[in-house]
Amino acid sequence: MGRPPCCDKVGVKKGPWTPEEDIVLVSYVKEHGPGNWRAIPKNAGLHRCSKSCRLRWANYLRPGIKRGNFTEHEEKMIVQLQALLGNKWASIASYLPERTDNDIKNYWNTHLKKKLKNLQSSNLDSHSTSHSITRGQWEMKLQTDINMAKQALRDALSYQNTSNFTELIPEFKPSDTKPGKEFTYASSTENIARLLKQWAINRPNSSITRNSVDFSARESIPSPCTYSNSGIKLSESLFGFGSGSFDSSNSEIEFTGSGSPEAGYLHGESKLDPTELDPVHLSTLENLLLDDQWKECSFDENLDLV
DNA sequence: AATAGAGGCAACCGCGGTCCG
DNA sequence: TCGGACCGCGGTTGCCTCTAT
Repeated sequence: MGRPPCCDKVGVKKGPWTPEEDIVLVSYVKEHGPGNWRAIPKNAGLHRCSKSCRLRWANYLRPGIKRGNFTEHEEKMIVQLQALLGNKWASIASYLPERTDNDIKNYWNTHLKKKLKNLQSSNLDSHSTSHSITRGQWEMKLQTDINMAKQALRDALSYQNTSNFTELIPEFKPSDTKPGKEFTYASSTENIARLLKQWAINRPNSSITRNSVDFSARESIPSPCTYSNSGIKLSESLFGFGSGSFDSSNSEIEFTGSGSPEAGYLHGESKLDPTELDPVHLSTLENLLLDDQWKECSFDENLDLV
C-alpha cells in the first residue's frame, strides 16, 4: 500500500548544514538535477531528510540567489505585493527572482512589518488632530492604493534581469556580512559559489542564460504563446515573468525566452509556473492591475483573460 | 568585562493538495 | 479506488550575534 517512506526518521540529522554536506548536495544536484528529493539523501549519502535537502537547496544553495541587503526597489515591491497578495511569499518571490520566499518572509517579519507599523502610527498621529477619515479621503486613499498596486506590477515587469547565468552566482561580498561580524561560514559559501559557478560554466550547454535554461530535470517548459497587438509583444503570461521589460511611456512590453527560469531549474521548484496558475484568479488580478495598459488589447483565444 | 534582551535568519514543523503503488 | 508518502508553502522556533546596560 502506498509508497515507502522518504527516509527513516531514525538517524536523520537536523540543525545547521555543514559545508561538507552542502558540497555533497550541490555535487549531487549538479550531476542529477534537482527533483526526486526522496532519493537524494540516500543516493548522495546525506543523513538528512529529503525535505531538509530540498529546503537547503531552494533557500541557500541553488544558483541565482542574491544575498545581502534588500534594495529600496525590492523593498517597495515586497510591501506592495504583500498588500496585494497577502502572505503568499512564494508568489511574491516569483517577482523577485533572486530572492527566496524564505528570505522575503524573514525580511518582512523582521524589517518591513516594523517599518510599516511605525509609518502607520506616525500617520495616525498626524490624523489624530483631525476628525475621522472622510469618505472622500477614503476613496482617495483607495485610489492611491490601487495606483500603487498597478505601479508595483509595472515595476515587477520592468525588472531588469541580468542576462548572463554566471552573473547570477554572487561572489561572496564583505557586504553580505554585518560590520564586525565574524562570518565563519564565509569561506564555505565562497567555495560553494565557486563550485556553482564552475558548474554553470561546465554544463554541457554552457551558453546558459536566464532565457535558455535547462528545464529537463523535472519541469516542462511552458509553451510560449505570443500575443501581439497595439505594439505589445508577449511570449508568455504576465505572471510568467521571464525576461521582460515594460516601458510605460510607449506601452510596450517585451518578453523573451521560452520559460521562466524562476519556475524551473535555476530556482528550484517552488516558483510559480505560469501554466499552473489559476487562470481566472490571476487574469482577474492582471486585468485589475493593468487595466489602463491592457484594456485596448485583444488577446489570443488561448488567453483566459476575464 | 559580564550579562540580559533584542534582532536576524536558517531550519524545522505542520498542513493541504497531489501523486503514486 | 484507496491509503499513504511526497511536495510546496506559510508559520514558528531556536540558535547565534549584536547592543545596551
